Amino acid sequence: MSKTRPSTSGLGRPANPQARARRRHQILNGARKCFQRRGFHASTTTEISVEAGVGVANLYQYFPTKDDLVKALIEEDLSKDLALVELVDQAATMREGLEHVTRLLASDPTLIETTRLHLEIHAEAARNRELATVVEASNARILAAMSNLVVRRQREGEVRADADPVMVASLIIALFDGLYGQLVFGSVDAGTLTRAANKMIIDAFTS
Amino acid sequence: MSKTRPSTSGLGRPANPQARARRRHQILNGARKCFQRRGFHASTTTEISVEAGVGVANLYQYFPTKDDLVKALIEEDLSKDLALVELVDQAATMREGLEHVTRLLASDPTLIETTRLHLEIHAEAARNRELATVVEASNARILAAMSNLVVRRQREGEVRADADPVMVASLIIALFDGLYGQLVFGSVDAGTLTRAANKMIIDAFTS
Amino acid sequence: MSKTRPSTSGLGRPANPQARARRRHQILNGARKCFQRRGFHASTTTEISVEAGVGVANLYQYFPTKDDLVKALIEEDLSKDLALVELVDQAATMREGLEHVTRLLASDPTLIETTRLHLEIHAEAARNRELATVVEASNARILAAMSNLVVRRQREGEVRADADPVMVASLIIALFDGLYGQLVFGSVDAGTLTRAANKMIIDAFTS
Amino acid sequence: MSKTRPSTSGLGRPANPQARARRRHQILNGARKCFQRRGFHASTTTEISVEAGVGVANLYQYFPTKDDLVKALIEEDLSKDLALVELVDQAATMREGLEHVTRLLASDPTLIETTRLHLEIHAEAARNRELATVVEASNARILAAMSNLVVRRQREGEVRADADPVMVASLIIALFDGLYGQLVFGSVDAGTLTRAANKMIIDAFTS
DNA sequence: GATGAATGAGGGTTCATTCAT
DNA sequence: TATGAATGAACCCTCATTCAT
Repeated sequence: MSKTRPSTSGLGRPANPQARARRRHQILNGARKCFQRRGFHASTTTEISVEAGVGVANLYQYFPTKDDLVKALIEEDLSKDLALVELVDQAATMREGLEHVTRLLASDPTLIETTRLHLEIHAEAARNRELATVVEASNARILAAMSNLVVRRQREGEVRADADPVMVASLIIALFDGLYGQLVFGSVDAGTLTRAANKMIIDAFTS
Repeated sequence: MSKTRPSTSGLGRPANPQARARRRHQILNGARKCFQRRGFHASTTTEISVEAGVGVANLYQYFPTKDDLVKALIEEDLSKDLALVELVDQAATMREGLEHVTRLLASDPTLIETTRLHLEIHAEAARNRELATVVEASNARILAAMSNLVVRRQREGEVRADADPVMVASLIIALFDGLYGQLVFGSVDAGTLTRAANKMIIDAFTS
Repeated sequence: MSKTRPSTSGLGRPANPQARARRRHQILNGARKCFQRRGFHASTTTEISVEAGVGVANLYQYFPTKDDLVKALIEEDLSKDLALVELVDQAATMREGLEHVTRLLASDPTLIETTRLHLEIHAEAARNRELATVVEASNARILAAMSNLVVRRQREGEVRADADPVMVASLIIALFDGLYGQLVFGSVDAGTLTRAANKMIIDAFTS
Repeated sequence: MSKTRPSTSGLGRPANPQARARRRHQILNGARKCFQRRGFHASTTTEISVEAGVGVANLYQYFPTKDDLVKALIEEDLSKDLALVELVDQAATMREGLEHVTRLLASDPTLIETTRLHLEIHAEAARNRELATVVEASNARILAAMSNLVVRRQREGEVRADADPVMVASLIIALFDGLYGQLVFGSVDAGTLTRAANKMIIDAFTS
C-alpha cells in the first residue's frame, strides 16, 4: 500500500531535471489539446498519452492521477489570466490598456478553444473542492491586481474617485468573463463586442 | 408463431397523459437535484432513479438516454432565464426592473446551486453540438427579448438613443453571467455586487 | 462517492430471494473452479464471470469486491472442515470415526484441488487481516469441536485420561493438515499415509 | 557500420565473481524482507530494489524474471529445512534431537514470518509446475534424510522395528508442518505445542 | 555493471443501457 | 407501465520488464 518511489540518489545516471521539465510540458501540452477538443471527462488517459507521444504509464511518473493533470493545467491557464491584467496595467491609460489587451485576445485564433477550456475548468471546480481552491486563489490574485490597477488610475484621475475599486475590478472581470463565455455560443463578433465592452467600462467608470 | 406479449394495460386503456406528465416531472426533479449536487458526469442513472423514487429502467421510458435527460433539464432551466428578462420588462423603468430582478435572485437560497448547474450546462454544451444548439437558441431568444426591451426604453428616453440595442443587451447579459459565475468561487457578497452592476449599467447606458 | 443501492421496495417485480441465492451459488462455484485451477491472483474477474456464466458486472451485485468473493468462498470451505469433525464424532469410537472420515477423503477425487485451495486460503490469510480473522474463527470452532470429541472419548475410556484434550485435538488437526499439504507435492499414496496417521494417533493417545 | 558500444568495463576486466555473489545476496535479502512483509504478489520489483538498495534494472542482471527471484529464494529456504533434519540426527537420541530442534525453532523470533513465507511458497508451488518441482525435490531430500535417521534409530532400538521408516518420517514431517502452519493463525503457544508433539511422536513410535 | 526513465499489456471496477417479469 | 437484475464496453491505474546513458 505504501508507494515507494526510489530516491534519486545512487551512482548511475543522475535524474536530469531539464529532461524531466521538458517531458512534463510535453505531457501537459498533449493533455491540453485533448481537453480542449473533448473535455476533461471524455479525454482518456490513453488518448492523452498518444497525443503527448508517450506511454500511458509515463503519465503517472509526472502526475499521480488524472486529476492532478487537470489541476496542473488549470494552474498554468489561470496564471495566463493574471498576465493579461498586468498587461493592461502597462499601458499609458486604463482605456488604452483594455483596448490593447482585448485586441490581442480577439486576434487570438485559439480564443474559442481556450474559452471552452475555461468553461470546463469552472464547471469542474464547482464540483471539486481542491480545484475550487485553486480557482479561488487565482481569482483572488487577479482581483487584487485589477483593484490595484484601478486604484492607480483613480489617483491619476482616469477613474472616478467615488467608485469602489474592488467593485470596479469585479465588474470589469465579470463583464469579460461573461463576454467570452457568450462567444462560444453566440453569433456576435468578438471584436465588436469587446469594443462595446470597453466603451461601457469607460462610460461607467471614468470621469 | 408471433410472440404474444399479453398487454398488461388491458382493454385498450389509453396511457394517461396526465400521469405521464407527472412522472416526467418527478424524474426531472430527481435529476436536477442529483445534477446540482454532483454534476452531470458524477450522477449515475441509478442515483437519479433513487432520488426520483422510480426504478432505473423507468427512466428510459421517458428519456431515451441520459443525455436526453440532461437536454430536457437544460431546456427547462434556460426558459427560466427568459422569464427573468420578461420580468425586467414589466417594471416601470429598466432601472427598477433590474433592481427588482436582481433583488429576487440575490434572495434565492438556491442561487449558487442553480449557477453551478449553469456552469455545467455551458461546459457540456461546449462539447456537444446538439446541446450547443439548444443553448444557442435560448441565448438568441433571451438576447432578442432583451434587445426589444432596450429599444422600448430608448423610445421612452431612459436608455441613450445612440447605443446599439443589441450591444447593450449583450453587455448586460454578459455582465450578469460573469457576475453569477464569480459568485460560485469568489467571496464577494451577491447583493453588493449586483447593486454595483445595476449602477454600472445605468451609468453607462442611460442619459 | 456514496454507493446508492436502491432499496428493494417499490411496486414492480419483487426481488426474488431464491433466484438471488441461486445466482450467488452459481457465481461462487465459478469462482471456486477458477481459484482451484489458477489461484486467487491469477484468476481475473472476467475469467470468473465466464466460468460462472454471467456478465462481469453481475459479479459486483453479489460481491462488492473480488476480495469479498474470496472471503465468501473461504467461509464456505472452512465450514466443510467443521462438518468433517462432526462426522468423526458420530462413529462408535474415535478410531472408527477417523478411519471413516479419512477413507472418505482419500476417495474424494477433488481432494488435491481442494487442498490446493486450502493452501492458497492460508497463504492469503497470512497477509490479510480480515481473512485471517475468518480463518482464526474457523480454526477455533474446529478446535473446540475436536476437543469436545476428545473429552467424550476420554470419559468413554478410549482416549488416555492423562492427555490434555486441547493438545490432542491440536495435534490431530495439525497432523492431517500437514499430511494433506504434503499430498500436493509428495509422491506417497493418500490411503497408505492416512492409515498410518490413524495408527499413529491411536498408538499415541489411546490406552 | 556495426554499432560500436564502447565497453565501459575496459581492457577485458573480468566481472568480479565475488562482487557478483555479494550483490546477489544483497538482492535476495531485500526480496526476502519484502516477501515476508507483503507476500510475493504484493511485493513489486521496485519495492524489492529499494529494500535491497539497488536500482530496479539491476535486479534483472541477476535474475531474469521476478519468478526467478522467487525461485532462488525458495531454494535457499528449503535447504534450511534439510539442515534442521540433519541437526536432529546429530543428537544422541531422536528424542533429544527433536527436543533440541523444536526448542531452537520456538525461540526463533522470526518463526512466524518464516512460516508465512513457507505458506506462500507452497501456495505458489501449487500453481507453478517449475516451482512444484523444486519443492518436490526438496521434500524428497528431506524425507530421505529423515527416513535414514529413523532407520538408524530403529537399529539402535529407539524406534520400534515394526514401523515403516518412510511412514514415520512422513508423519513426523507432516505433524510439524501442520503445527507451524497453525501457529500463524491459532492462539496456542509454540513451546507447549511442540513439546506435546514430541511426546506424541515418542509415544507413537518408540518402544 | 548500474541507473532512472519509459513502456504496454492487463487488472479490477463502474455505469449507461437492456431484459424478463 | 414499472421493476430489479443483468450486461459488456470502457476507464484509470499498476507493474514486470526494457531502454538509454
